[in-house]
Amino acid sequence: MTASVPTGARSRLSKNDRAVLGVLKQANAALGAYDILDSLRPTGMRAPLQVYRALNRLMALGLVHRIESLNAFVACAQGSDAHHADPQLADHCAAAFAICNDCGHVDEFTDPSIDTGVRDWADRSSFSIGHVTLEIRGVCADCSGRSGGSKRLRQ
Amino acid sequence: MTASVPTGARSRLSKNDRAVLGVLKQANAALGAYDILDSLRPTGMRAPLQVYRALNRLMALGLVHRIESLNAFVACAQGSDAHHADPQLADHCAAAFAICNDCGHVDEFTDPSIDTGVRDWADRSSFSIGHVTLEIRGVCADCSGRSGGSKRLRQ
DNA sequence: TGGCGTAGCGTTATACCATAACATTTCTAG
DNA sequence: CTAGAAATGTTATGGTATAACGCTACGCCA
Repeated sequence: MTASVPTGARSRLSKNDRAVLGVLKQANAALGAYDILDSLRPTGMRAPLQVYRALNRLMALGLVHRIESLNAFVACAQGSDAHHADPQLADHCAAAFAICNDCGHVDEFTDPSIDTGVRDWADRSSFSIGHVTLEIRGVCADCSGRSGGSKRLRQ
Repeated sequence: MTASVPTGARSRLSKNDRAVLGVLKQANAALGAYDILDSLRPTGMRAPLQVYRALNRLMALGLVHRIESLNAFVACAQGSDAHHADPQLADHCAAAFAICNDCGHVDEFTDPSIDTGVRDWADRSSFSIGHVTLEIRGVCADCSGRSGGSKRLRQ
């Protein structure tokens, strides 16, 4: 089945993984698992579980992030560059997200001063950090000027 | 029906609001909407919607926070003191949460340096902040020493 | 005091999000 | 070539949240 990488290890991404990641990259927005499923039905994807399994693997690799406040998923903005070549580094992709309530655009970013603030708080509180979720809902610069976007997310 | 406040305005919290808030305060933990419903069934609460409506009102008042990463709700740690006497202030309760994966305890806190970091990023990016979700998953100080808690949340 | 408007209530039905359990297939290492 | 591990495919089910409807309770004000 056209194995893409004939190395010793199994191709790092499975067929379904590549399909799901492809949809998320093209979407350029946060998609629900069932949106992804619908996108892939024409290509043979049938059940939610196939999508969720792929998403879980992709998240473990840091190639996809879950947006908790939307119950949705986005492709990591850092792409599949060297940062992700080493699966060990996956967790270190501690990104934050700014989500526009008007147009639905999701902007992934990292901010050293926020990171420092969080780590300092954790140190002072003897809290051992596993994963940090930071999601800012609001209106993006593009939409601030206009009357309003088309998507209108739940606030 | 023992209206608590005979002022001109309708009692600020409805019957269901008070019931739901009471359960959350006693629980001292994050509860799902259906957990709350089960707690209140003996007193006549029947349907999820009654709980969700109360939760929405309580969140609008800042008396309850939603924990996105748990799909659950907690009573605001600041209690119902002067801070909440003025509904206008509700939104300003921009709390962060540290959630222990072992014991399930939810610690609500605010941190000026994190707040500053977030506001600075938003200013630089011309992003107009509506609501900030900051949830830190990990292991709390109490559980770090022990072998492990009993609740074991999904990571 | 009586009726109007608003907010809350209660119910049914339904949509959306996520996983359990099992049999089967595919890939890779030895 | 074959055993083991990982991924797949399918059915069923559980958990979370809201739509749409009619009704009720209360405060306001004429």
